[in-house]
Amino acid sequence: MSSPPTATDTTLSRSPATAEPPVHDSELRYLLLAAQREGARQMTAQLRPFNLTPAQAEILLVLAERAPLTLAEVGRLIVCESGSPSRIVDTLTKRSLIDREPGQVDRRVVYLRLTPRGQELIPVLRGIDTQTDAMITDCLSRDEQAVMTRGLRRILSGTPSGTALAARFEHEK
Amino acid sequence: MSSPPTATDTTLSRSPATAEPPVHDSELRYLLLAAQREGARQMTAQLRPFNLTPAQAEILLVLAERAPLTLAEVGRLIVCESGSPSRIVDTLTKRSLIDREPGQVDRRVVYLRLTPRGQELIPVLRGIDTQTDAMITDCLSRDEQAVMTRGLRRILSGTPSGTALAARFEHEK
DNA sequence: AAACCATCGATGTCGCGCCATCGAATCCTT
DNA sequence: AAGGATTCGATGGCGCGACATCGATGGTTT
Repeated sequence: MSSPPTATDTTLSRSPATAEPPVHDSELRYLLLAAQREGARQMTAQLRPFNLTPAQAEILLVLAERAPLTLAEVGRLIVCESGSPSRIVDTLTKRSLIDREPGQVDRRVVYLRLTPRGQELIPVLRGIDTQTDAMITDCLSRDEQAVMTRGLRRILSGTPSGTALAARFEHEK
Repeated sequence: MSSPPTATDTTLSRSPATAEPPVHDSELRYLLLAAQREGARQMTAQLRPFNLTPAQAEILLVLAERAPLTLAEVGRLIVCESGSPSRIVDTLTKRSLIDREPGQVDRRVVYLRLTPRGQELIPVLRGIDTQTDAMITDCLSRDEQAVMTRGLRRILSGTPSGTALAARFEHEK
């Protein structure tokens, strides 16, 4: 506690790992983790009555906005799952929320869309989404939200998840 | 959306869920998710040679800094796992990285500490931690980091994860 | 002291994220 | 046209996060 808060000695003067815990920028990383978890927890709770998980809801919402999509396309629009979300879609198909139709021209792919029953859920899911967002938007000023959004976009630019989100939110703003 | 960015109309004037996707504050939420995932991925990759996962590393690091801890105490200091991290600790014990010693006065608890082999890993783990932090700190200015940290702390205040992190980082800053 | 309640740690279940692998279909190159 | 590389979707494995339950221990109340 002897160093005054003159700061900006971030990258240098780091102790050689075997010594004292330095200044721990790690807090921010753990805060990101915690915030994500907390949001997921709340969303899980709200989705419970519908027997849906956040990941399932995300897929349903993506399908609601982007007409028919192949499995791989869904995978690319979604933050979850690096590979293809076969199994989640499988579950939703078994519950008659998603309809799958094998491709005719390219016989490898499967086209996915919501069933009427899936459609019915969408308004509710959007509501829950909004309500979970409120957890964030209620606590942060507009400026703070802007700073965070810009910063996170910068961090994620180039990564798969980054491109997924860019594609997903590009046409609204 | 005809409203100018005078803002503060966050909670009201939201369309009735059945209509168009509003403005989607959701992006920030998904950005948080994506950032967390991306960080975890990178950390996983770095930890692979040591056959450790991020969650396991977090526990080892907590034990390295806070002498002997009971299982419940570890659970309270950690972002992972709402309950007690019995199984993760179990794995680490089987690998002789953690030593468990049943409590004498309170015979319910178990005191955990690192074994010499566990101690050896700590410098490496701290290095990987720092390196993962760099992913964030290299992309964000000092100010941005401060804004994000403050904002996230505010969001998490009151939640279990929030208290966990507060306890964990309080004595350094 | 006895009855209750809280805490601790273990264990089972479920869904998911990630990795690796596989067969099938398609695309590209020669 | 034939060969090889790529893409797509399915599947198995592993570890983890969340929830629920359980027996054991400890604390509190009456």
